[in-house]
Amino acid sequence: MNIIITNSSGLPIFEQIENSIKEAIFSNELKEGEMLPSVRSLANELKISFLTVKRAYDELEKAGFIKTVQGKGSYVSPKNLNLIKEEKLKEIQNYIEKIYEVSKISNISKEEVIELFKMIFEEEI
Amino acid sequence: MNIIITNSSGLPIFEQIENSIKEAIFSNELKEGEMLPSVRSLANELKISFLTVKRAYDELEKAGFIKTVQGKGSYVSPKNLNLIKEEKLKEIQNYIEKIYEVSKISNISKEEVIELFKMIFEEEI
DNA sequence: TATCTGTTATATTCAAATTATAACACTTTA
DNA sequence: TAAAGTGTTATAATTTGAATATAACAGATA
Repeated sequence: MNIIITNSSGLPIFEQIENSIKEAIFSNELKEGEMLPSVRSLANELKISFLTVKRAYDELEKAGFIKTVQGKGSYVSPKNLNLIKEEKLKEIQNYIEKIYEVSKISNISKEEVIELFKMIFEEEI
Repeated sequence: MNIIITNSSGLPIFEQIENSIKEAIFSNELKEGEMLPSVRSLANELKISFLTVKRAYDELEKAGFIKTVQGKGSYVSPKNLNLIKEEKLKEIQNYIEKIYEVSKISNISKEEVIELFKMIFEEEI
């Protein structure tokens, strides 16, 4: 799995780990039932404290993405990814609606918004 | 003026004040040349330190929204439409960045986001 | 039993935000 | 001109969240 943590991201480390693992689950790089790296091994790999990894795992469990069993490890939960994706699409739709409102009120053209959109989405390389 | 500060917002107090005042300026509730509450009076009203209010005012001045004169007070600067537009563009940019994060994590393609974007923006044009 | 797993408790470090306090400087006005 | 408003500055302390270090504990499994 490809977990990269940066200090320049603005996000705390435990959230970066959370996001990386969510991505891996959505992309099916981590499959249902698959075991995640142990808190200690991932902590060693990333050269951080295992408590930070544990915190990320705890949040992921609370959100229903993984299930942790003492003595065994953490496993990807069976999940209806389509359902989650629908939720995320709605979330995105809400953001776009807000953008629409702001742009309308401030006399910002659709083209200008598209320009920003391209800038941010094509940073990806 | 209606300044509400919450601890649940995640934003530091000085930023919440900044945002409230920007809103008031955008909505013309605070008009050009109008005097803002003094740092001490607003601090008393919100039951916070005047230094926190000062920090908010300092940032607003740095951004060009108000002008502070020692011994007199802080005043709303003459409206600069470009400044306001820049501010709104920043707001939109923040939304797009959030969309980018959500879509990346949830494996939602750029095309799907564009689709939503078109739907919402072409509804009323 | 050894060695993996996760869990818990305690204390510490660190940075950013916020506060408390006191003194100082400028403006207005009674 | 003195008083009472403004803002300014400096210093130290506190608070909070994130992250760490360490040690001890508990369950799973070969």
